[in-house]
Amino acid sequence: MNNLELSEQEIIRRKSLEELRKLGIDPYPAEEYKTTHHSTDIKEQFNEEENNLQDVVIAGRIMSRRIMGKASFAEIQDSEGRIQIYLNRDELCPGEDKTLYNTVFKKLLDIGDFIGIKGSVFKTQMGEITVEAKELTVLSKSLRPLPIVKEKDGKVYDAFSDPEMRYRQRYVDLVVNPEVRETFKKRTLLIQTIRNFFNSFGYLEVETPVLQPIPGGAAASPFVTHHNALNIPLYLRIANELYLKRLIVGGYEGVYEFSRNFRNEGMDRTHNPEFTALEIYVAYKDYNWMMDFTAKMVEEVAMALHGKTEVQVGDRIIDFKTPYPKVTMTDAIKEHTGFDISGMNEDQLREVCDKLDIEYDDSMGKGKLIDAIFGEKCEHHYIQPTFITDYPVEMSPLCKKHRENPELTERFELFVNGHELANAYSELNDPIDQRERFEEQVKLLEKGDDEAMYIDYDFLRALEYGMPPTSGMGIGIDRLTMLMTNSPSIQDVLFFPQMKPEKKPEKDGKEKFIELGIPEAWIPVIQKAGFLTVKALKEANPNKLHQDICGLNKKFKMGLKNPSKEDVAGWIA
RNA sequence: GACUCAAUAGCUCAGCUGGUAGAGCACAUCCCUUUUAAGGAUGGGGUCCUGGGUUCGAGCCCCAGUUGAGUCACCA
Repeated sequence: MNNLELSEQEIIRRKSLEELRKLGIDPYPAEEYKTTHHSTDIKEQFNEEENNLQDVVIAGRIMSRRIMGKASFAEIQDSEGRIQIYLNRDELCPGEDKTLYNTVFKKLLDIGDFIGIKGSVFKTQMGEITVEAKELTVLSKSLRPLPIVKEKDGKVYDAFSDPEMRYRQRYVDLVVNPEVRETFKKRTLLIQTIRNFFNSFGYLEVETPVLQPIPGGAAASPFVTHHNALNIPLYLRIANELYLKRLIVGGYEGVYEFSRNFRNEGMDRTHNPEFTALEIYVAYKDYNWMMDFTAKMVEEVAMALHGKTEVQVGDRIIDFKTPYPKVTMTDAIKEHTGFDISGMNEDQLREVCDKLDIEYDDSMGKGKLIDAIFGEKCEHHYIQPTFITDYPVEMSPLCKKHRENPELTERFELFVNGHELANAYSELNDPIDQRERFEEQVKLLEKGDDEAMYIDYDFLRALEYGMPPTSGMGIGIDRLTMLMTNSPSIQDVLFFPQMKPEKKPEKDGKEKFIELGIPEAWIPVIQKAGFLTVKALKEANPNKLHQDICGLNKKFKMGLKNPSKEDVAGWIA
């Protein structure tokens, strides 16, 4: 057995595994293990006077052990939480044979192993509700030691906190950090709340293509792939907007989708290459209706997760109680910069940018310039939920023109904590206007704006058949979850955030070493000494190599016959 | 992409001007009675991220790289 790559603790656990098998105990049994209670049920239901719960079965992972001669305490963690168990040698092993306690529990089980306990509930002198074990079943042996996190009066000791390890080995993070499990439960509850809210209106949850021939509906850089049978490029969707609108054309009154979108752009605390957006489209509505609907939805989510509308986010309290104030983009800019941009042309806007010390470049049209002013000077002021409305037409190629001012669109964004959270329109359903707007986008493309949209002719064809007046809204589920769970980073609300691949050191197979005349038994020793490839080995100092591997042989009690210096020199000559 | 910071035992972290690598938890052996971030005794465990350089001597200083975190830029 090659144990050189394992830590001491891993070797000990593998030995324990073998010992269990020798005792006739299967460390990975196949049978169903029927439990009667979760840890939390027992803690809630046990009543000392009634002396109830005298026959319970629980299962979970051993998270701590305190062994004192013929009595021990341990904590078992199941999906709901932890509960203490008490093991008394003579209760667990009433007969002559004390192996189950003395050997199996005390020596062969470890923190991290899954066990099942059948027993009765009581309260210790310390007042802790505890299950006294009458039977113990090994359910699964753990071969790697878990990080040990201890907690006393809410204070956490030796937290498992390294972000890289937490994200790469999320399973470990989930085992030892209960608040992480809680965050993801909240994420699911959030999605369920929104789904129930929409369903209560009779809107239909749908699925639309992830692989799209034209990546439309947003301004972003897509991932490209290739379909072999069709021999065409396909794009992973950056949005699902244009497909959902086709469904409104088809006659549904309301459709929504939780859409996993993919954008081939930078990654940081608020951006992951794949993320979840929610989009909903409702016929015969406008953006005023959608504002109230959105606010109601967000309020409902806050209530479902927290039981109240106030939510702690960082060092602020954000109150999601409706209604939310509505501010037009022009008024917002006027308020925070003193400039009234209404009716300004591109040159005048550039002047404003100069005066406000905002950078811009020549590819930026009116829309982007206004966006830059807003982003720089206004956005961060909107901490409490606020709707910003009536965006310039250049910024919103899929949005209906404002009913009172053709320079503007009927669009709003919901800002919370200084960031955009949701985006919504009275959807553009005039096919001729839509065609012109797409053509404007193409001009922007030619001007060098690499985010401008491509023309989706099938979508235009759909609009030409007629789409009822419709309002649509999109919201970032990850970012909403970040707000609602007070998580500062998107990685904290994604189970498996995208990471750079772990790189493994290059390592030659054993054939290559055998070719040099090295006995097979010595190969792991050589690799343990740091020579993973034949190439590296060839550059080694033969004297040092000889000393190193003989030393390892002794240290790990390998019992191999040491080669001579000449042998070693011969291998690498 | 730029800058700043970090990487030491399974985990959390110390480590003095540059002089033989440390603690707590975990692990092993032993003692022990309903204990609680259990206690006591003893012990094992390290490629100090990698590669160069300076030096009699590098965990520490210098250079380059890897990975991560943060700030900014870009991006919703």
